[in-house]
Amino acid sequence: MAKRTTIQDIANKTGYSKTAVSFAFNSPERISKEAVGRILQAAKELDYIPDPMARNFSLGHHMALGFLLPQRVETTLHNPYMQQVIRGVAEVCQEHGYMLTLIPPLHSSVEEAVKNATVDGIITIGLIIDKNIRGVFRRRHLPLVSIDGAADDEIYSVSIDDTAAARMQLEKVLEKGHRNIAIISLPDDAYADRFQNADTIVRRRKRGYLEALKAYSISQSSIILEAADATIDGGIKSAEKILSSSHPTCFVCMSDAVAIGVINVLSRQGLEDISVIGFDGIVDDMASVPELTTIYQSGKEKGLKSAEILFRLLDGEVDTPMQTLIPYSFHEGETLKEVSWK
Amino acid sequence: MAKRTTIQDIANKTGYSKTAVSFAFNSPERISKEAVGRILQAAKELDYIPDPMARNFSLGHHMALGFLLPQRVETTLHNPYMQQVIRGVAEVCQEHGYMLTLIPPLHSSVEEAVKNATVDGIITIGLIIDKNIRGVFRRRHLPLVSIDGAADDEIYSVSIDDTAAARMQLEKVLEKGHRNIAIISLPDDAYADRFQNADTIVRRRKRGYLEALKAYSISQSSIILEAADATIDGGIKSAEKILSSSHPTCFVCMSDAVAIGVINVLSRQGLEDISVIGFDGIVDDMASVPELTTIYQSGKEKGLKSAEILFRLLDGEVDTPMQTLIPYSFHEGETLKEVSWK
DNA sequence: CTGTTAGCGCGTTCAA
DNA sequence: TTGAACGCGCTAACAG
Repeated sequence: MAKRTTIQDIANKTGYSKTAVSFAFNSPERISKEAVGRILQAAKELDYIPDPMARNFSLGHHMALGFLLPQRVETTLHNPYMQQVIRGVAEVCQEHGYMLTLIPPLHSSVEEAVKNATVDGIITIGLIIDKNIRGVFRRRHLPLVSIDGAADDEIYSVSIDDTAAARMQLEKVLEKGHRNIAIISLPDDAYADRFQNADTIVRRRKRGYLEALKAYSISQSSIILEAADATIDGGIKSAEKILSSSHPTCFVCMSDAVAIGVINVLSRQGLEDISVIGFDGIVDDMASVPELTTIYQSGKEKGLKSAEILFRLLDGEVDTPMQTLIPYSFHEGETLKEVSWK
Repeated sequence: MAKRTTIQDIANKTGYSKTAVSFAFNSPERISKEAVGRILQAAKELDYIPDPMARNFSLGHHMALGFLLPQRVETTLHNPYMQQVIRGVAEVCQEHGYMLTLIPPLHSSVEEAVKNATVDGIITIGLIIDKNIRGVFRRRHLPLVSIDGAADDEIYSVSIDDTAAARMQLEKVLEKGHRNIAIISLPDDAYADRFQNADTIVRRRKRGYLEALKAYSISQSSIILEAADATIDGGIKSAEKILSSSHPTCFVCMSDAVAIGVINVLSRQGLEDISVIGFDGIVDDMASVPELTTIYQSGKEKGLKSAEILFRLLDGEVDTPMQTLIPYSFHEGETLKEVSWK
């Protein structure tokens, strides 16, 4: 493995200085046409390409945004909704000539991952940002935008009004007459119990559910509550567990991936008359699942907005609002039916 | 924006040398417990975290693999099959404590993107690697693994036997009696015509189709041939175009994303009796589309294998075979029917 | 065993 | 057009 050619080699070969070589590549107008020609020629002959890491190091930037995965790859990247978000972020990066670096937990630690991430700023999703992690961002002067995170005045966030959206979701179900309901929630962050006061997305949505129940004067105790990873598999396991001990007329899911898993189980068990409503609206990806009734929110939009905010922060713009709300809507499909009184 | 705390600040504050500070973080056993304690304490007080870029620069690595997008984000990341591949790569990166950097074309140039990518190695997919790009990889000493690329003795590649798989695909169709067939191919790389001799995936598959036709003594001229981006939208547009001027009994698609688009159009136009067969097997993601008949290949497996090869190359292992073949199989669904003679 | 000095990696840029 | 300093952390070589 021969040593890489460096700027010094080109300087030596041409007789010009390192500075001149640097100019030839970055500001050709600063030196004579002849010098530029000679230098570029020598660079070609010696197979020289300025090393991007040395360059970035010198310039003090990375030309990359980071997308911090709150959980392991197997879990996080298995959610089609997440993929929409990533697409949105990636498009904005592309526009800015940036790369997008996916950052998995390092040695199972999100905090370690942030410490070592070679990026100019980070976007994360559904992560509870505790004191420790927050400290790392501060110490590294690393700007952060949090999607679907816990409400927090000190962190830039992008989300929908989850409480209102969840209330709408459950009310649509109640309107159809369902009273025997199973709710499949998202897994509260592993550390959530250490942060009783963190206003997570799960808690916000649960508040919405409670509001809906209250509006219909229904007791909370009549609801079955489970949690599952936001994957098809998570939905399958959860549905099987619930069905083994009870018989709801409707499954209310906090993610479409879970809803699809539930539908699979219902279809296998011949229980197609049971209703299902999802959350996310991954119809964009799965044009063949138009029939899933769900609460739609645009993952891509969240990604776009987050990346735009991050680039604004990197540009030093300070007049950026801390909270950004995205619209959501009810998407009528075929999986939420009038309750059937047998 | 206050200046970042550096290793020198900690050295000054504690009275130890920079070396000692470095040791405290990287080889605590190298110095006394007391020194480590003092230094780490001072680091905490001064909010010091070693800068990862400076560290990587010094160590000569990036701790990141690159995934080079052959086209714009909007196109590439819209393909669920691509997402499977990325998941596979990401999992291996995670195992190695690496990040995964998505690299979009820079100023519309894939070559520019490679020049500036701050990664230790690159995986790409479906890219024709011309002389210029190849030169950049060589000059940068950047290892490369190509998925679904043009066959090439000098490049590490991972793929299936596309010719045989395509032949199988079309033969399944012919077996069912179809003779009026529309094939929707992938877009040959924009530069493909400049590389008449490049053995691209499209060309390999077309050879397979020809073999199938020959085996059934069918004239090539009776086939309708279109090309479309590997997205749902690409399938929709292509199907609409084809149906406006002809009436095939079966659509043979080179990607499931396209097949789903076709199915959408057929369903909208009340033409559900027309058959469709896809390619890829994105069933993993779309558990609700089990009915699509397709040629299955594991995108995730390609991602895993590619990343493993890349890490092996980074470890300096030279006994790695240039070509890696992955299995494929026929997946029977419900969208390929016996031809109906009205 | 503990700790330090000095120089490296590679491009960028200020002051001349 | 250039010499020299700089960014920041790592580490070979060396001294006590």
